[in-house]
Amino acid sequence: MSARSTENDAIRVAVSTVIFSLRAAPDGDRLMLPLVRRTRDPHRGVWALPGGWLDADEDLDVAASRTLAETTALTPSYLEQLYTFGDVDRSPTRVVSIVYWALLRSDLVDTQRSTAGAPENVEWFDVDALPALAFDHRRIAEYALDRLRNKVGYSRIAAGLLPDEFTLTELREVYEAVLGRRLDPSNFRRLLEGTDELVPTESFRTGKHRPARLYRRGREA
Amino acid sequence: MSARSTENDAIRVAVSTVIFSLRAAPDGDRLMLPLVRRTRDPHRGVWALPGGWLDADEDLDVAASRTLAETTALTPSYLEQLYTFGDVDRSPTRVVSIVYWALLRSDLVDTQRSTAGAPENVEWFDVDALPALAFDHRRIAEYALDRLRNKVGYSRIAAGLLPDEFTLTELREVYEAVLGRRLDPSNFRRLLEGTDELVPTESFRTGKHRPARLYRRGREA
DNA sequence: TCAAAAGTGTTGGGGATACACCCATGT
DNA sequence: ACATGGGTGTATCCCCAACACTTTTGA
Repeated sequence: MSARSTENDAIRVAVSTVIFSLRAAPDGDRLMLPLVRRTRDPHRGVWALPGGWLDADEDLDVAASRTLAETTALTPSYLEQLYTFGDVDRSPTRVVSIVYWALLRSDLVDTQRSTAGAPENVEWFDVDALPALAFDHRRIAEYALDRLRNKVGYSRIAAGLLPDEFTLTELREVYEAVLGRRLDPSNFRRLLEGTDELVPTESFRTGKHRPARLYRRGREA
Repeated sequence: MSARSTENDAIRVAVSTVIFSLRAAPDGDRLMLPLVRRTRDPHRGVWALPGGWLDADEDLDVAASRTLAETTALTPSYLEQLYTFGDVDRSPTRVVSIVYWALLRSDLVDTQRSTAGAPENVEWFDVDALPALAFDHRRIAEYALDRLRNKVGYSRIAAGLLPDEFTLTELREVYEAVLGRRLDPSNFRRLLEGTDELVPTESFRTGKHRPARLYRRGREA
C-alpha cells in the first residue's frame, strides 16, 4: 500500500461545476447551463463544463467557485457536491474530477457577464439541446440534471433560481421549467405556504392584473 | 489555470469505504462497521476507516474494493460512492478522500475473515458506539449512516445485508436494525410483496413455529 | 390445546390532485 | 364590463399506519 502512494503523482484532481439558470427563450424561460469552448487539446474547440485544477491549498467548494468564476465570470447562488468521476479511460491522462452542481439566480446572469468582462468562449445551452461535449461531460451534465429534478421535489431549492423577491407564480414557473410539466397553481400555493421555506413580504408586484404578493426565501439551506 | 496543474503533485487521492453489516449482539443483531487500527503516523494506534491510495490505473470503485480487501479481507455485497472529502485541514498533508459506502451480507462476514487470514488490526463496532476515529472519519461514518438510513426507505437495499434466501421477518428485522424502530409485520409484508424487489421461492424455513416462505432478491440494482 | 409466528382483511387519517369558485385589478 | 391572473374552498383518491383477525406449526 505504501509503495502505491508514489504512483499517485500520475493522478491529477480537477473540479468542474454544472450550473443551471433560467434564461429567456421564445417559449418562455428555459432551464439552461453555460459551457466553455476548450482552447487546447484534448478536445480543442469542443464544448465542456466549466472547471479547472484543484489547488493544493484550497477546499473543494472553494475550488469549484474559483474555477467557475475564472472560466465563466459567474458566482453561484447555490452550490453542492454532485459526484466524483474517475474512470481510468475518461481522459487521455488520469484525471479525477470532483463535480459540483449549482444554481444561479436569473437576475444575476447578465449582470455578472457584463461587469466581469464576459468571457468569449462561454455560451448558454438549453438543457434539452446540449451540443457534443468533451470527455464524459454529457453524462455528467445529465447526472446533474437528474439530481436537480429529484432534489427540487422534496426541497425548496428552486427559489435559488429567482431574485430575492418573487411571486408564487414566478416560483411555480421555475418548478415547471425544471420539472418539465405544469403544476396546479392553487395546490402549489398551499404546498409552499405551510412551510418555512418561504416568507411573505408586504410588497406586491403590480402588473397587468391583480397584484401578487412577493415572497422571500426562508432559512437558507 | 495551467500553472496550477503543477501544484497538483502535492495532492494525494485516497479511497475509503464505510461498510455495514449485521452482527450478533446480546440484544439481537446490531448494525456494525469494521475499523482498522492505524499502524503509522499520523494518528498511529487510532481507529480509522478501511482504505488506501488510489492507483493511477484503476477505477474508483475498483480501488474501493481493493483497499477494503487489503485492509479487512472483506468483499462488499453492495457498493456505492458516498461523497468526496477534501478540506485542506482534514489531514496534515493534502489528501482528497473519495469515500464509498457498502453493505456486506451477514453470512459472509465470518467466512471471509477465516478464509483470508483475518487481519489482526480490524474490529467491528456498533454504529451507535464508535470509538474515537482518526482524521474526520467520525463525520464520514455518520454521513454514511445517514445515507444508509435514508436510502433504505425508498429502495430495497436492505436485502444486501442478508444471505441469498431469507424470510420476510428476517428482512423486517434488518430494517428495524437499520432504522432503529419497530415496523408492523403485516404492513411490511404488503409493502414488499407488491414490488419486483423480492421474488418468492417454493422453500420454507422451518423453525419453532409455522414455516415462513423464503424469498430472494429481485432484479439487482 | 396452547403459544407464537405466518399471513389476511378492514378501517381511517393525511397528503396530493383535480377543479369549482370568488377576488382584485388594468383596460 | 370583462378578461386575466391572484387566491380560497372542497371533493376525491391513494398510500400507508394501525390493528383485529385467521392460519399453521411445534411442543
